[in-house]
Amino acid sequence: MIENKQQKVVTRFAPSPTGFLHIGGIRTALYAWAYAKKNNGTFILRIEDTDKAREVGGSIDHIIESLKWIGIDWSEGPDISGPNAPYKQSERLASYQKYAKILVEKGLAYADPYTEEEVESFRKKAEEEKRPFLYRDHRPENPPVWDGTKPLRFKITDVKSYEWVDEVRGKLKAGPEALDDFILIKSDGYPTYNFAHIIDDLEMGVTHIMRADEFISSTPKFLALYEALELERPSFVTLPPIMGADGKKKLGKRDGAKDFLEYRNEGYLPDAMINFLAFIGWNPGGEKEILTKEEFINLFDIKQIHISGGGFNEEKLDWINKEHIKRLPEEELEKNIFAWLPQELHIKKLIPLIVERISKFSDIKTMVDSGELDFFYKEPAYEASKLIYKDVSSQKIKSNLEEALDSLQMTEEEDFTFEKIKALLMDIANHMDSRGEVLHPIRFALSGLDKSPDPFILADILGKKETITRINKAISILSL
RNA sequence: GGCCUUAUCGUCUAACGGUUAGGACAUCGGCUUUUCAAGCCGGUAAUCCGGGUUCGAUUCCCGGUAGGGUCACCA
Repeated sequence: MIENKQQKVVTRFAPSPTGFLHIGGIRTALYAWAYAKKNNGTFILRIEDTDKAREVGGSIDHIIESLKWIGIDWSEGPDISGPNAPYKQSERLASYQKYAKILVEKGLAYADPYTEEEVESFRKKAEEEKRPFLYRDHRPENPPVWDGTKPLRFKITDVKSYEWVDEVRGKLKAGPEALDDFILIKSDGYPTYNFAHIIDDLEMGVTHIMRADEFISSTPKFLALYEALELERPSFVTLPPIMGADGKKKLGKRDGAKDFLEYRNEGYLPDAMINFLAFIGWNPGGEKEILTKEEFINLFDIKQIHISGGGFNEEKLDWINKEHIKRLPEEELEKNIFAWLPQELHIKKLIPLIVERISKFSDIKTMVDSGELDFFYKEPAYEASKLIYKDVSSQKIKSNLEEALDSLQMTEEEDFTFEKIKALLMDIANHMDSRGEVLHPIRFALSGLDKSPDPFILADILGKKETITRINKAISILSL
């Protein structure tokens, strides 16, 4: 038989339902997904729920929601089933039993007779002696028959060093200390990760295991298991760790990693998140930094995955997001703006303003920024010092505002338009030492914001009455 | 402590033995403008240290230092 067809790529993302996903998990999912997509392969979502004590209710839905939001899709998973169902490990116990029995029959697995306390005391002792803990140092000579009430351990028969090739890191090795009689099936009947993932990946035909680097040191155990079961091993693709904000420790939930869905709530675009995450741990080499989802998939290559850990800064994320917002087609932009804007702001005049402001000026970094325009229907609270422009005296600012006010007041309601307002105010401003000493206090009096649209458009949208009210308020504040 | 592993501007990175060590974010300066912002242009800024190998090392090797991972009936 001629094997002329390359094996179809199958990748998976296999989170455990212990809470929300943070960017570390999403990044892993993203790479596995992108690799499958790029190779017209299969991407599977599998839930590793073998630790019932740590399980957090609602996690699975939350995980699915997170993945769907960023735009990662799967063709097999717990929510849609598939040819290798079920996709929750807690429902695949029969498979683990089957392979466990094979190992028992081969004499490569045995029941652990110790109590948890006894094992714990072995561990303590090893720790005190500054030695790595190895259960096999205490391996029982005549273990009892495995009846399912005791943990089942894998028996390492050949204690040796291992060498293997990682698609990212190249040649890796580990000493015999990395090899131990680890638990295959816990006393509650559920398998451990170490055992379960190997069986599942086998049965699901996974070709590339993509995961973060914390699994490097347990890889020899996996290799020993592949050998014991006479399995062909899949490709290992080790992803670099993502460091926390301090750039030192690996990012984790304990130290501030936030729920990935928070980014959605903060107004980031899913494609911007893909772009951002793509570059944490991978780089295509060019100078292009803004990528669409399709460009990312196209460019993605295991060879360019980094080996050293990367950090991230949210300032850069803001910039990436801004660039993605700028590139949004106008109708998409409007749709997004509508979704983010409070009901009160669905004013005819305002939407085009924001669209223009985004496309022309782009000071809006997230869609939430565009929603922070509630001053249009709610009078802002401002402080006198913010009304001051540079070192101009508050007396002067006050008189400038009064002059502007007079001029605006004389304008007829129907003439109160952008062009007219601009002409009036610029006329006043041009007679001053600096235009800012007129324009700045007006802009601030109308918006109460350090950054805002220009004063003319603000006045236009607010209307004559509200504009007059707000300028009066500013003047009265300056009088105090 | 054992084992594994990593190391380029403040931050994220490019470089597959020969470059004035490139880019982005941030920062600083200038320009533009209708105040702020945004935009445009420009500047400052890096190969952890010590040995080798080589005509030549950011790049290859060894040691040191510093960081990360792991040593669970967690994944």
